[in-house]
Amino acid sequence: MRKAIAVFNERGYDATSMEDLARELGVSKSAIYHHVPSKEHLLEQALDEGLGALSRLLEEARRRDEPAIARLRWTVEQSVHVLAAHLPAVTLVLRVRGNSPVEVEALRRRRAVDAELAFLVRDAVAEGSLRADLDPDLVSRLLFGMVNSLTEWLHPGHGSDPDVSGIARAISAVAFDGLERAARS
Amino acid sequence: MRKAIAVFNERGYDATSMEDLARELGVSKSAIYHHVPSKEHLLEQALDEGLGALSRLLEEARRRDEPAIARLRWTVEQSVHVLAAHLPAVTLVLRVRGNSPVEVEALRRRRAVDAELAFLVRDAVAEGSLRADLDPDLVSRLLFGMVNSLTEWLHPGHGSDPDVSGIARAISAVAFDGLERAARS
DNA sequence: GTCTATAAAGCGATAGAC
DNA sequence: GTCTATCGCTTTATAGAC
Repeated sequence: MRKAIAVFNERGYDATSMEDLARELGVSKSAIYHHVPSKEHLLEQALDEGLGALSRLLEEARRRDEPAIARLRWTVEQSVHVLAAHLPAVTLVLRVRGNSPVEVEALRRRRAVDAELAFLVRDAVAEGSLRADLDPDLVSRLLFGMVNSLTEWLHPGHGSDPDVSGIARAISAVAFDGLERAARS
Repeated sequence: MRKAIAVFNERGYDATSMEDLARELGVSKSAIYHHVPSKEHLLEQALDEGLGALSRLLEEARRRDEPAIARLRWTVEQSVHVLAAHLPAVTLVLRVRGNSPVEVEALRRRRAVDAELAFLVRDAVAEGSLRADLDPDLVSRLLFGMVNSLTEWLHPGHGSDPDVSGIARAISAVAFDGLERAARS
């Protein structure tokens, strides 16, 4: 299962054949089908892990009793930790684009996650904590576009383990305080 | 050609068969092969358009005679315009992950682009225009991860044309000035 | 639980008529 | 310049021996 997600991410789900996967695992194709009913089932399980992790994060964010700006900051930073902890699965989630039933359902769940993130931003603007001269939906897309980009370049095991907390702090710093050299809190 | 890139982006290059493309164009499979030597050739041309546009942008950025911070700001905002102008092609560039010769070469060229963007950030930090407490390479990945994210949600023709200049300004505002409500220039 | 062998369908690409 | 028909190969998945 772990190997499957890894190979799907390396070469793409459609470009990976069960024979490729079997070779990678050092067994024959048929051996895989004894444990797994289909290739699509592997994809479904992987997507479920990634989407489940994201959903649980947002559920916890919703339950936090604090100002919207604090909830947003917390969610942004925790998103980085969730992405890092479930990197292969979430990477697959962000790359799904097909139109099989499994993929369509995954896209639906992902859109729901994105909608909740947009609400967090909207609330923070309404509260007066964020600059109001920018469209909240656009800000949400940019903010979590930045977070999601780490599936493109975060490669654990590549030498020493990456400093996930450092990345979370950097994203928070860039997004909320900006890059310009100036007096900040 | 235009239709091919669009369909590749919708369903993925590997998941799109020449028969799919033929159906979309309202002709038979063979008719396509009269104009195009192979499926991979379509991909190559599309990737070339996207990568060419990005390379030209960076070449122009390199020639600009101004402080590094201004060059970086200019490049970030112009990137948005280049992405919007060549959206299908650049989207395909950002999604390439296979290991055919065409795709490997595209990945090489993309890495070169990313390296140049990182240099722009590094120069701005060295110049003292950007906060120095963050790793320049990380900042570069976040900054252009935010820019590139617009291939995920910018869909022209979806009602009215999107306000590309507004998006460019918003990205610049978020990245350089930050989201916090405070006194800004 | 893993193997070899194979079925059934789909793939990229070609042949040759019109 | 487009068509029908088909080649050669790969795909997902199964059958049946061990």
